[in-house]
Amino acid sequence: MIVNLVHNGSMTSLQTVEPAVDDACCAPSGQAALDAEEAQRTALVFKALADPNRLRLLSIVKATGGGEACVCDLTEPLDLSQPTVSHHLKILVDARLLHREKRGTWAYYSLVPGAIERTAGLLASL
Amino acid sequence: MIVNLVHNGSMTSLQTVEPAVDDACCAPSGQAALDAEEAQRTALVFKALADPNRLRLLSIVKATGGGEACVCDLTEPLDLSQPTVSHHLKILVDARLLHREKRGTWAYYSLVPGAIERTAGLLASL
DNA sequence: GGGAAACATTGATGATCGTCGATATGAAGT
DNA sequence: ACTTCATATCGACGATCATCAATGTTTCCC
Repeated sequence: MIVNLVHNGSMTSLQTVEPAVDDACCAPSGQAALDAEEAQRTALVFKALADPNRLRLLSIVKATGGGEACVCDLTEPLDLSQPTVSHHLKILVDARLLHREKRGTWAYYSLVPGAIERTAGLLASL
Repeated sequence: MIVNLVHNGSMTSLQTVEPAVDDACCAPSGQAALDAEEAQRTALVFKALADPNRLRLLSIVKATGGGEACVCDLTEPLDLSQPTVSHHLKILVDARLLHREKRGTWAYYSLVPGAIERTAGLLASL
């Protein structure tokens, strides 16, 4: 009834988890399974999205007229301290989801054009 | 030269971070900014994707012939212990990305149909 | 120059996460 | 019944994370 397939399990353990935040420009092909390096890079983007406050930051920036928002506009609606908001914004910038432009004393954050679509592409090419 | 806008910052601190894994069926509208609850639910999915080994699990399951794979098939290519792989798979199932079906001694995992597309939709409707 | 405002950085702390070995569960075969 | 195999669960440990208060930095204005 049930075909008896050959199965073996291995239990070794080793892992090199170095940050490795290279600037990779080209999207991977997306046919074979991800190798460890690709998975590491892709996970960095989703790690940036894996926090409710960061999602709200993206959402607020996107919904803001002109597509720009400064830190003080983002601190109040999230009910977080200013250093925490700055910290989250830095993570989003490092993930190439937000762009930071400093004009005078203010820092204006805006969505990186095509960043959302590119991230959706990462999902599709899993 | 620079218009002097009115800006104020608040530094209060409070937060209710309860799991709240309700079964929400309908996608949010996606015009106004996310409220705290929506952001919490959405972050759960991205949290599941925020690990390189889980991304590789999804990728391998997707690339496997028949769209099904059992734990012992996934343990070896990831170079992780069996309990760790089971733990990651549980997280992916809880996020409604993978489906688990137990047949005999084996547990077969497969992609939830439309889960990837629905997750991409979450991005688009930020 | 001096003060004020906006933001970033530092250091610390409690919480969550990824991983493992050991163990439990459950189904199949002798 | 007993063993074996595939998988899940438990408990623990080190690493990472989110958050804050305090402080540093830079820019603007008087």
